Amino acid sequence: MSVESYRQTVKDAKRADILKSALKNFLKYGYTGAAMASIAEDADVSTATLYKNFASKEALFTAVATMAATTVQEDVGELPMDATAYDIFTKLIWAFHAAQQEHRVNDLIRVVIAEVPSSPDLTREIFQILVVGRQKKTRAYLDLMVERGLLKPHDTELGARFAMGMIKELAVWPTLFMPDYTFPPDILERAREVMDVYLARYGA
Amino acid sequence: MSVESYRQTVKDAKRADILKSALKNFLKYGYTGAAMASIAEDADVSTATLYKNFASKEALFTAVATMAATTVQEDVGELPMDATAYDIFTKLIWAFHAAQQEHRVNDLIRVVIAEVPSSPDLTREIFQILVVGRQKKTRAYLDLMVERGLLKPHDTELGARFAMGMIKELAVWPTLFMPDYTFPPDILERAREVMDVYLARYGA
Amino acid sequence: MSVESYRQTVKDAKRADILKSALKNFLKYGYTGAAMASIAEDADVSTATLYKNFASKEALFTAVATMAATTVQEDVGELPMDATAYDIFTKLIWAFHAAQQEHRVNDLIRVVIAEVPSSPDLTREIFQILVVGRQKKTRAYLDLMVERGLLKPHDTELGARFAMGMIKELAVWPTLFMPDYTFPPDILERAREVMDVYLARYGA
Amino acid sequence: MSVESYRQTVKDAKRADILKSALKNFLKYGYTGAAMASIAEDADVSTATLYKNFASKEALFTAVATMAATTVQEDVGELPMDATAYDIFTKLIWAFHAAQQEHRVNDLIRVVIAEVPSSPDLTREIFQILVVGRQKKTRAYLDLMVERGLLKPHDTELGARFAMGMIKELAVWPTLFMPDYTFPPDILERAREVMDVYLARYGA
DNA sequence: CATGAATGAGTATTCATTCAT
DNA sequence: AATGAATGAATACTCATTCAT
Repeated sequence: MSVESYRQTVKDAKRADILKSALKNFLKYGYTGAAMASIAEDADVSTATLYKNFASKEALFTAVATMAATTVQEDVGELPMDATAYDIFTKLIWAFHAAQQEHRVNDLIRVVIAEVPSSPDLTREIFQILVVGRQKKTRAYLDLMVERGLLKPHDTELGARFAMGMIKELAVWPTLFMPDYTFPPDILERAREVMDVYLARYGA
Repeated sequence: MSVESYRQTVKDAKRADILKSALKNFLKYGYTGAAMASIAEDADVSTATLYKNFASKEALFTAVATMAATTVQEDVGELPMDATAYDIFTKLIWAFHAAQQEHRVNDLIRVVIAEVPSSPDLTREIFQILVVGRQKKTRAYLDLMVERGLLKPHDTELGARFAMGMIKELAVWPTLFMPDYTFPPDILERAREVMDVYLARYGA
Repeated sequence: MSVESYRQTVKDAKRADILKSALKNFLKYGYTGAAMASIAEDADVSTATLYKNFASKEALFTAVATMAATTVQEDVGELPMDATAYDIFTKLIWAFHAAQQEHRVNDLIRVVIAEVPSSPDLTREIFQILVVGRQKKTRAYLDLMVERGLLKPHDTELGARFAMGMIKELAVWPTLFMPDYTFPPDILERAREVMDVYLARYGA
Repeated sequence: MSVESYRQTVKDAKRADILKSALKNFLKYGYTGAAMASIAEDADVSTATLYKNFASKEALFTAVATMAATTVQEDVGELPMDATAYDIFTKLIWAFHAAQQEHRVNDLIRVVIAEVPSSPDLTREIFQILVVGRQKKTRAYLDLMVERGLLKPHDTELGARFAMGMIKELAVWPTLFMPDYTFPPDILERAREVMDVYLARYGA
């Protein structure tokens, strides 16, 4: 029993190493660019062992992508509700943005998008986790703000998408094309303008 | 003269065939996945002829993307300026969107994004053509509207990005993950809401 | 242990096969003309295996040249120092010359020279191994002879080049142009004359 | 008649242009490296015309090499005979060397040598023109010097080869491997040492 | 007669995957 | 159970040569 469980532990650890190494490689080089040999080497296993754990490159990628998408939780944390709409909005927006930066969600999105033609089901799933999930979270905050009278009643689902759309345009879209894109110095001002746009229409 | 013009005609036709075949292949298999040999075969030319026309795979891809982007731009055509802001906005938005759908620009964008890790320069260039170019055009319309008193003076560059950002959220982002994504029946209403948001802030 | 050593043995043998096949192909077709596929086939390995052993064609060629040069060096062996200058000189010259003939170094030199316009760095390296290395060895012998009083003190570096130059004129230069060149019957006499020339100037 | 002769003239001029362009390309890129298309372009003719004039790349190279070897005449000029052996020798050596430098004989030699395995007859011929011819010329001078009592009677054929061998070692051999090789500042001193070596043995 | 376009056969190199040990 | 070595099939790209106009 003990020997078995030890073996299991080792095996699990190896699997985790492989997944980690695979994520790193996929992010860095893209799906096609990442070489199985490199992934194996980075995980300190032989290619044979790699293939014992994951039947093919595609299987490995699926495992990596779902794991990563699930792991990447926006640690937006709790937001205080005793402030003005401005304050709340700012925090909301920047929390999302920070999470995105920190966890390299854009890089992952890029790789996943790339695989759309070959694995539509996978990407649909990732889309749910990564995009729709975040929308729901944003909407919940908007609803709360409506409840508190900070925003007037409106279609918060659509509103959440508009807000996210504008933010993505500033903070996600360019990085999707240029991984080393650095934000212009006036990014904060521009983000504030997003709120003004939003509040002009939906502010209480 | 006759010989020359004949040759030119044949050459142009061949070039068009190649571009068409290349677009098809890139969309189907992605940049890396598409083989120059397949592209050549589909266009009924030898690989050598392919290379006479386009110096490299990258050049070919750039040409394909440029062509697509240019076609999109052209299709938008001229917009009448004798209407209300609402009307103009609607046309602007839908013109871009329709062109985008028709020419499968989103699919192409996907392919471009996929290549970011391996060819940053290429994607940067395409980004300029496909994204920045469109932004400029939108901005020009907004400027015109400001001039005509339909919008109040504001930062139209940022405004153009906000408008595009919201539209992208509705019409581009989902198709990026799900190529067979079909618009919900209320998409038009939602697009109209985009205008309301915009006009609430920037309307005259 | 057994497994490892077995693998090592097999690997070494394969490497030797590849080098042999590569030498053969390079000599027969020249650097550019020799195809990696042919080299692999002649060595009974796949091209992939070939590339596992040698990172590139250039690396393979360098290895071949180094091997040939090294073998030549080794073959010269140790020379007795208890004889007259004449004797020593004769041995020195003929040892080099014989080794050169046996290992087809001249043919290899031809191949190297042919690649000068396209890969100057490669040829520069080979020049170091094949020409400069041999010069140094010759010079070391001359120094020893000076030490033993068989030659009077002089610039042995230049001396080595003079001696080699004269020998090359007789034994290398013609074979460079005519691979099937056979030495005239009086070649030995002529080589002896080289020594006389040398000793007339530098003899003790 | 006039029309015909005009045509002939044009044709001859074209042929000359091609040969010139071919020489340039062969020298710069080597035999394999020189592309027929480039040669044609440099000569301002179409590839088809190129092939009308020379049946194949090999035929073109043969024509180029023989022409070049013949053209490259060492314009040693006439040497005064009223000087010391030293003076004469210096002039002789440097005249050859200068011609070599000026006409890029080394570059040609390199290309020709490269083709030895594929066209032994051609290279044998070139060897006669380029190497043996020069030897004979040198020997003639040595004979003259013997006649004038500047050198003691000896085998001047062998002597010429020795002298040339030492000079080649200094001035030809390195440039054969390194086309951008520049002579060390003490090259003249070293060349003078060649004479000392020669005169130590053969001086009157 | 001259041309520009076209090509088939070839090049070095890479990589996901398998297998003998 | 784990490995290092092996590979077949594929890829972008080139070039001497030919042919329709």
